[in-house]
Amino acid sequence: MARQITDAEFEIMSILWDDAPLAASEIAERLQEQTSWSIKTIKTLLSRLTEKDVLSHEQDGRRYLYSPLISRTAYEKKATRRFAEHLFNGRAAPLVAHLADGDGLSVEDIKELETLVEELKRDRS
Amino acid sequence: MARQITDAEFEIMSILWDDAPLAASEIAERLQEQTSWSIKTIKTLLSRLTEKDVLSHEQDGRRYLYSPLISRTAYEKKATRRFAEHLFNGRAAPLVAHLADGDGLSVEDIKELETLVEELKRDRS
DNA sequence: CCTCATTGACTACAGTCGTAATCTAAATTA
DNA sequence: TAATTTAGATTACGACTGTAGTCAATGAGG
Repeated sequence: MARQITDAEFEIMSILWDDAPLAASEIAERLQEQTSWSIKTIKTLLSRLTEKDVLSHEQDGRRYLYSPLISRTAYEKKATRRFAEHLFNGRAAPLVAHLADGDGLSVEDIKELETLVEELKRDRS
Repeated sequence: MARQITDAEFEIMSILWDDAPLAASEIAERLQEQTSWSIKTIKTLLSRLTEKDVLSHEQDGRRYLYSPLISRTAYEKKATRRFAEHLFNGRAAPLVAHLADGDGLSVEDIKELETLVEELKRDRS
């Protein structure tokens, strides 16, 4: 039933979405700036992600090179829909309202939204 | 650090957001339609929610009546912002785009969004 | 008054998650 | 070639979750 990607695992996916395939040690290098995880931890997370069928690996000498099996966009879409379904029955407006409430959105954000809504109207009705 | 409300715990909160204060047995009745949890399970969840400081209880005879310490709206807002921050740096448009992609939103949803965006424009700039 | 049902408190237990440590084989280095 | 480093595989372990079970006290019913 496609288990969830957890917060720690998501950090790994983020790296690989930016650049893949990568070996564990390369991922560790790139994570050095954000976290202080041991290479062991990273390898555990890579194993778990592989078990969850969201990463594949190919042999490269005596190490593995990992690649995402799901795109960042596809993941975002799934996570977003699940979230909206859970809290708001899938509707977008209340979600946006919460983000907007009290300075949550910049003028640019709002402009961007406006453009998007225009497009949606044109495409749909 | 305000730990998270889990999925199971959220079901309990939903009941109490609709009607509070309620005793464990009353919550159990209302959950009967959605879940098949034992009353024991519900009591465990109530204890955990109390520990997490999102529920309070008052004595009523030899039982407790539980009430939310956080409103549904406040919770939604917090959860939504956390989610948007995590995936989209807090921006709303990509989130809406994912919801809209491929028939995700009805014509009414889009209309509702349009109205909201109008309001945001008026209020802000 | 005695029994039974119900309450909250406490305990349980397997699965997941964050965060590694250990083990073993292979490659690199001195 | 012997010692050391490094890779993946396996194991660890406490906290959190889902889902209860047990226990002791108390109130309700006969």
